[in-house]
Amino acid sequence: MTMVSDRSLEVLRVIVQDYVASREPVGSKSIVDRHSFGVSAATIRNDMALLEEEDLITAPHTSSGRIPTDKGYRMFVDHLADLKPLTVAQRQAIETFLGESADLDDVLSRTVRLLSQLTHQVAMVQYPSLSQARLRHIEVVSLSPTKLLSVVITDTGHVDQRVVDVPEIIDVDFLGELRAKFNTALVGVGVLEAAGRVKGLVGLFPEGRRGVVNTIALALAEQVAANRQDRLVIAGASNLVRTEEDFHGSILPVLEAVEEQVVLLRLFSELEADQRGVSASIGRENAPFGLAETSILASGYLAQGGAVAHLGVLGPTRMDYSSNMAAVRAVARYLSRSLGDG
Amino acid sequence: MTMVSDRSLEVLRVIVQDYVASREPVGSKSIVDRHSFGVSAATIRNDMALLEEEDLITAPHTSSGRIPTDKGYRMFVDHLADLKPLTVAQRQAIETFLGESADLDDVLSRTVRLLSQLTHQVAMVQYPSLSQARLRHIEVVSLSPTKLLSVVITDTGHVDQRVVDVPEIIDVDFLGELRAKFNTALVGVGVLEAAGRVKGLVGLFPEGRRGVVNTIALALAEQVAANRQDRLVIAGASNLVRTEEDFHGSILPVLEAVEEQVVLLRLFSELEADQRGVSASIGRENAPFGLAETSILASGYLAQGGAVAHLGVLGPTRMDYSSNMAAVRAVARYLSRSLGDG
DNA sequence: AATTGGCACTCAAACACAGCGAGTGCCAAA
DNA sequence: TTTGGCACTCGCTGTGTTTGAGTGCCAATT
Repeated sequence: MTMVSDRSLEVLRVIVQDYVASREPVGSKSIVDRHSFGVSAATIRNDMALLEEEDLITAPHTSSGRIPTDKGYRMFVDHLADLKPLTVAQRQAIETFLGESADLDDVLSRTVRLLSQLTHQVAMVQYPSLSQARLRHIEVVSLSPTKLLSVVITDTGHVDQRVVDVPEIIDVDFLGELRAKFNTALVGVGVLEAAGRVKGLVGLFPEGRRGVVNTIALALAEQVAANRQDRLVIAGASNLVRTEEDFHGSILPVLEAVEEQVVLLRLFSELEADQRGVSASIGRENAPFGLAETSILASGYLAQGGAVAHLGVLGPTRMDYSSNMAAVRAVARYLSRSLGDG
Repeated sequence: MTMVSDRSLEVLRVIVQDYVASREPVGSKSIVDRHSFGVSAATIRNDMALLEEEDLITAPHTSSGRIPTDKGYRMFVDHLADLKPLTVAQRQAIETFLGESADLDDVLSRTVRLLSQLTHQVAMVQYPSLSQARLRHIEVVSLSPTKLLSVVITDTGHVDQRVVDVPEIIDVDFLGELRAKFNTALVGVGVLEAAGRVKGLVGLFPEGRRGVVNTIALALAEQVAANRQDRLVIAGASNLVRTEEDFHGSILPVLEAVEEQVVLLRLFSELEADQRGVSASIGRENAPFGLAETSILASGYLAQGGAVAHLGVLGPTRMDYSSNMAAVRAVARYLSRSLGDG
């Protein structure tokens, strides 16, 4: 087994770069043309033979240029790529998009659109975790004589609403009592803890009302426990169509997975960010998720209450890792700054 | 100009049906084979010549079978198609999906997924209009000393939340006063009216506090005015990929329009339901929206407070109108029943 | 007037085949 | 270790050729 020389790695770098830029297998000739290695094409060919032996590049057909393998992309991302700093225009776009504050839904939906525009890939932003959140306020409002709207607000800025059908008519005074007792008992309590306590509160109410209260408590418990973290906001699915040729088969399964969200959430949960704060999962590394031809770049961000969640992009293995990782990192940082309580 | 005979129209019907089923231009031979018209292929050819003269069908190439024109589809939808009743399995699916009540977001997202599964098309559900809604409750909660969360609840079950940064520290008592005065003045008022009144309320507060109150009032006014109706929930975009061959060019502009939502909202607003409760906009009728190769089937539904909104599906012009219109109508009815206050 | 069998004609799709050229692998010389 | 030279490979492209489903038209039939 031969050691892969420094120049060979440089060759790998330009192969990745050129192939990503042109979508065409890159040959020794075009390398010496476009880059100044100071050596001949034959020498480059020798290096390429080495790289092929190490399974870092491969030839689609016997006599054609080379393209990176998944392993080659991995090497590129881990050792060869430095994150391309964003352009001024891009920084401005970020400032503009995230500048005006608004409610959480709005911020996340702006963010995800921004990220998809910056990267030209499918962008995803995960809702901040509720598990570490504490209850800030509980509101119960009457919609009609037998319909209530219960609203739960957490200190992460999350609002969860739900309509509850109750079997008997509820008067305003009783609603006030309900609200007061629930709030007294639960405000400031962590959501997981609170979900457990809710049912115990039924005993605080007069015997005759327990049926109704129980209905409400059940709904409330469910609502408090409902972990919003298992939701993603997604934008830029049309970018998948734009990069269709990069998918050997069809983009159908990929689009389905994106719409399904479940797979992406699992992927997010398993990613570990590197020292640059961005993690990459490349090509066949995603095979267990049925996404063997796609790469995912992700980063974590901090929301209110110290809640941590993920955000990232998904696209074909043949993508511009340098730029996209930079964009993901920048957007994650801006989002943390705009949402966090620091 | 010759009158189009009854049999000719029958021929048009089977051409639409067979072409939708097989995606292949249908010829006179295959018609007499698959359907019992009791006449020869030559006779069918004569009928087809008539239909072609009326621009109801066309031949993709000089010597091939015929496919319906947009006008042909229109004729089919208006005069030839009877809505295929849903299968038992489909009815069960609807019951199951929409059975359990939950909050509005949840119901709409279930509905749109259901609709896309029933039709194998892109499904869209519009949020109920807020313009006719009245304010039910206003909540202002402190997130941190200088951050407030304001929550607006309407009688349509809508909850709008927003984070407001305030320039000075707000104490609990003042927050209570704020909440009380706003609620007294605005509960029960229509949202449009309320948005206008908010600013007038600043005068109710002591001179020194007006700066802060103004900040909050501004945010609140914006929030109340924010018409949620201009939002759609969408599902089944992957179905576009599945029907890719039906789009002459690429599905890219279609997917982009779907993601953009704006175009779809305009389309929804211009559709007029026929006596069956479902409206159809076919092929080139959508050209002004850049959707000349797609058809949209839509229906209205009733939400709480008499708010009316739309829901529907979008797909290639070559779609199964009978089944899809039936599905759209059924889902709209179920949704009305499950959301309405009847 | 409507229907029918017959027949020549059309044209897209499928197939076969040849020539081109970018790119490789290998080797002997520098 | 590098380099120029050279034979070789193979996907791509362009060019006929063939095939067959389907039409349009017409004269004969009901």
